[in-house]
Amino acid sequence: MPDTAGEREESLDVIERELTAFARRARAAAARLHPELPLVSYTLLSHIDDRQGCRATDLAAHYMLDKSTVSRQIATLEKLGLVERHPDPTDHRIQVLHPTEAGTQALASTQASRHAAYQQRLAEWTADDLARFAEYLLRYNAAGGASTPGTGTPL
Amino acid sequence: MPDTAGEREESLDVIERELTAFARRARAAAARLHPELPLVSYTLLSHIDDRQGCRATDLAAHYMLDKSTVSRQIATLEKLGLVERHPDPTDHRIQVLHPTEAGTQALASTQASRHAAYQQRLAEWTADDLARFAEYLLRYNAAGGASTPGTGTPL
DNA sequence: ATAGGAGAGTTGTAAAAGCCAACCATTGGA
DNA sequence: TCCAATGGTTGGCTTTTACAACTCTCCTAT
Repeated sequence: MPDTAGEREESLDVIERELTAFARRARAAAARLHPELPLVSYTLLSHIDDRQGCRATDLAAHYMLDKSTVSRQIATLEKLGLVERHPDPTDHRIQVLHPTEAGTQALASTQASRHAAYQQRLAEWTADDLARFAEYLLRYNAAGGASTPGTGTPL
Repeated sequence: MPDTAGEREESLDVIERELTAFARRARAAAARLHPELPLVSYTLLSHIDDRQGCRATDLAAHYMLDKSTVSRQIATLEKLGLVERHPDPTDHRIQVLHPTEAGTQALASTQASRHAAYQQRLAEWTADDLARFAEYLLRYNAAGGASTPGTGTPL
C-alpha cells in the first residue's frame, strides 16, 4: 500500500461516501429501533440524563437545533412523563431539566437494545480492529469543533 | 493492547457513542453545506452518477428508504432538470436513471465543497490511517444487508 | 394460453422534525 | 430606571419520510 497522493484521494472518497451513507441510514434504523420513543426525543433525553440539570439552550447549541425545535421536543418528553422541568431558583428565566424515574427507565431499555444491535453487528470484528475503528471515529469527531466557522462546514 | 473482553466492550461503547454523535450532527451540517441542492436529493443524485443506469429500487435499498420517498425525490430531481429517466428497453417496468448535463455539473460543484470540507478535516491523517478508516467504514456499512431481519435492527 | 404472483413505480394521506420570526418574561448592567 | 441580552414559547410553513392501496409489466407453473 504505497503512500501516494492517489491512494489518499481514494480513501477520502470512500470515507466521504460511507459516512454519508451511514448518516442517511442512521435515521431510518434508529426510528425502527425503538418506535415507542421518538428518535430525536431519545437523543435529547439521553443528553439530559447525561448532564443532569442542563437547560434547553444547551441542547439546542449542542445539537445545532433551533430553540423552537428543542422547546417542542421537551414539551413532548414532559407530556410523556419522561422529563421534569424545575425553575432555577436563582434565575427565573431558566428551566432546569431532569429525567423522571420513568425517563431513566425508558432510556435504559432503549440503550440496551441499541447496545445489543451493535454487539451483534460487530461480533465478527477482532478486538484490535474495534479499538482502531473506535480511535478513528473519536479522532474524526473531535476535529469538528474549531476550524474556520465561515468556511467549509465539515460533515 | 491486550485482547481482553473488557477492551472489546470499551471499544464497542466508543463506536456506538461516536457513530451516534456523528449521525446527530450530520443532518444539520449537511443542510448548511450546500443549500442550493436539497441535501437529500444530492445524496441520491450522487449515487445515480456513481452507478449510472441504476434504478429507483436500488436507491431505496441502499439507503433504507421507502419506494415512495425515492419516487418523489426522483420526481423532484427530474423537475429540476438534473436527472433523466429512460425506460429500460428489455423490461418496461424499469426506469433507468441518468444524470443530465446540468446534473453532472451541479454535482461537481457540490462535491467540490464537500470534498474540500473533508480534505480539510482529515488533513492531518496519514494515508495509512485514511485507508484503514475507509476500510472499516466499508466493512461496517456492508454488514447491514443480511442479519436476521426480524431481530435487532442495527444502527 | 393463462392465471397468479412478484417486481417497479406512483399517488394519497399523515406524521415527524425542522426553521424563521414574532413574542413574553426575566435579568443585569449603563 | 430603562434597555439590551438571554431563555423559552407559539404560529406558520416546508421538507422528508413512512405506510397503504393501486397500476402496469413480467415470469412461471399449470
